[in-house]
Amino acid sequence: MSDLKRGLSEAVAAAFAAAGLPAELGRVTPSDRPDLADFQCNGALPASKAAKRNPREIAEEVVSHLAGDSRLASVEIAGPGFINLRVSDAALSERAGEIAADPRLGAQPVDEPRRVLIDYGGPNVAKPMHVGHLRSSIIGESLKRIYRFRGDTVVGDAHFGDWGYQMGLLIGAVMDEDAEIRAMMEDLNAKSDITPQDEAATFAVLDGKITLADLDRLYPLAAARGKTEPDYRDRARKLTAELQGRKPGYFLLWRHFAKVTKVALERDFHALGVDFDLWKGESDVDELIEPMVADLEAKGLLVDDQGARIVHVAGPNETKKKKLPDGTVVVVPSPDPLLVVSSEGSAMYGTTDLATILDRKNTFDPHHVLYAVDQRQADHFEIVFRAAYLAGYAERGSLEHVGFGTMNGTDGKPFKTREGGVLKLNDMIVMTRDKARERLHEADLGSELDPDAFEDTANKVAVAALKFADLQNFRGTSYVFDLDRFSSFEGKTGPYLLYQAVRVKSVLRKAAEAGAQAGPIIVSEPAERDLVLLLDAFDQALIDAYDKKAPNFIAEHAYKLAQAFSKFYAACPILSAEPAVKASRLTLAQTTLRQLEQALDLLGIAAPERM
RNA sequence: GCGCCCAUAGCUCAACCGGAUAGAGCAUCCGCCUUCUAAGCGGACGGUUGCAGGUUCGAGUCCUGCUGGGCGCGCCA
Repeated sequence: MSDLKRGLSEAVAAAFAAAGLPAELGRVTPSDRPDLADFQCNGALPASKAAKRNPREIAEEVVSHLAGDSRLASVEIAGPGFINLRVSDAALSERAGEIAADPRLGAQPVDEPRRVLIDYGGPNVAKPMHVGHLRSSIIGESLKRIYRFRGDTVVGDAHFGDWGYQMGLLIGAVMDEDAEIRAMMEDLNAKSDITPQDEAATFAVLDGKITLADLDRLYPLAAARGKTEPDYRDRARKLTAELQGRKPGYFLLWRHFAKVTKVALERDFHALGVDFDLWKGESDVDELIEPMVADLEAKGLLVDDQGARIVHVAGPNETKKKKLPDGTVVVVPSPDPLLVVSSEGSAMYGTTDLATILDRKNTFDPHHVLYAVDQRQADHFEIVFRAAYLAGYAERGSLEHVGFGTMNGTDGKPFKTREGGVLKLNDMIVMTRDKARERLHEADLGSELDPDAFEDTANKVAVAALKFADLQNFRGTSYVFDLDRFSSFEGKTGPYLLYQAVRVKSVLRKAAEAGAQAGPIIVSEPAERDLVLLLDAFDQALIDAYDKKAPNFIAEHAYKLAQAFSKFYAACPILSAEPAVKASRLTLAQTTLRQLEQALDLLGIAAPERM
């Protein structure tokens, strides 16, 4: 069972072949001119170039081989040689019936399922998530759902940033501020063995003293001092090294940092409907780094450079010009090498990324790894991926950076609060939820709901507003995030989609109350035709989203489907129609709702029952 | 300095290996609630796709140059 586009493509491809032309020219696409056709094939134009024949002549010959296809109500040649196909109502009715009966709503699974790992979210210890984490989270979550729906085995990994220099900074800052903790650390660090009692006692003290808010307050100050004060920086580096050497006190303190952070992170992720299969942190690959460095060395990839150890990733002819501080210009390899071991002997950002690739190969052995990370890190990933391929830690081409643009404020610059600070993700969620409640009240929706149900609806409206505003844009482009605009809840928005879904549910409830039975879909009205054509287009939207790692194709499909339903709803009464028509329209409404909710689910959006 | 990305309607964004008349939403204007939720539906208005060349039967899409904007460029992550 395939969609009309695919089915017709096969027929037209056969017609091209029968005319002695390449079958791949028979590709059929939805028509650009709905007034003229449902589908079109442009293959006669490129064919005319190769065959040096008049395109209309070719089109006529191809069309002659299509005669007798019962799916086609009309086949016409237009313009320079477009083949316009109009599908019969009977064929649309049949296809609608297939979709209605299909648990997958007309979408085909991939031919060969693969193991895919998606790295997204990227939260850090001690730092509450801010708006910058929003895109990674919701794009990654959507991709995970899209890939899984198409049949791949998918693992989503939050890739917790928990193991770098910032940990040393924090350990130092916390001890500076609290003498009791400092004393406790000194005491614990001196011990050779930490008992469960030590652990419990330590955490009991830390739980009462250090919250995420404390860490969030201390970290920026410590980071700033680390930049300007060499002594402060050196101590933080030493503390980092001691933590990584598992010094008992610091290790417990670090576990506390991770714990309080994770609680807050999970609250934010949960509010957004984002969840992970894995919460692997950078710390989890720490023990892999030493053997990995040895392996890189053994493979002859590691070279000394200015006291550090690097891997060259550029090919022989890949160079760029570089201006040195003294003004001279030299030719250097491009891309830059990967810095594996710093001159002070510690692992760097790229080192843990490389070790993570190795870890994933050893555990999950993915065919494909997607990194849903800001586009600005493109160069970094290019370098890490090349190093991984060189070292044999991943199949060439299996690692892919799915980059996205920044979310900007209305001034076109990266989103900031009115005070100029970075907006915390949780604050944004709360703001959006407040706005959703306000709008529901204004529109007098949900007034009959009990408080819990109302709150649930408000939350769903908020999540839909936030996610759809993001996912309707192609991920690569930066977009302007304007709370007032997306919270106006009119037009092409998440709440519009929920509203349409709720309207269908409402009709279906009324139909059930009246005892109306659903029956076979019989397409006749234009609005019904358009709706079925859209239901049929679901698979293509899914394929596009999958191939391009771009959820906006699903968002676009969901919007068009909701719009087509709304037109159908306005033009075709359901409950008051005569029995056979009512039965048909009920099935059509049910099927639309199922596909709409499926599409929304792929975006990570859930619709309430009522609003 | 080198490199990457972007430029489409007043605003925010789309656009299927290069194809017909470049599409939505917002804003503005005009219609439609005694009938299934009007957060809706119908219609109007709105474009030299930054500029200049090139390739092509055909370019928003590919190539070159330019202008304007964003970002990145080993010892943070």
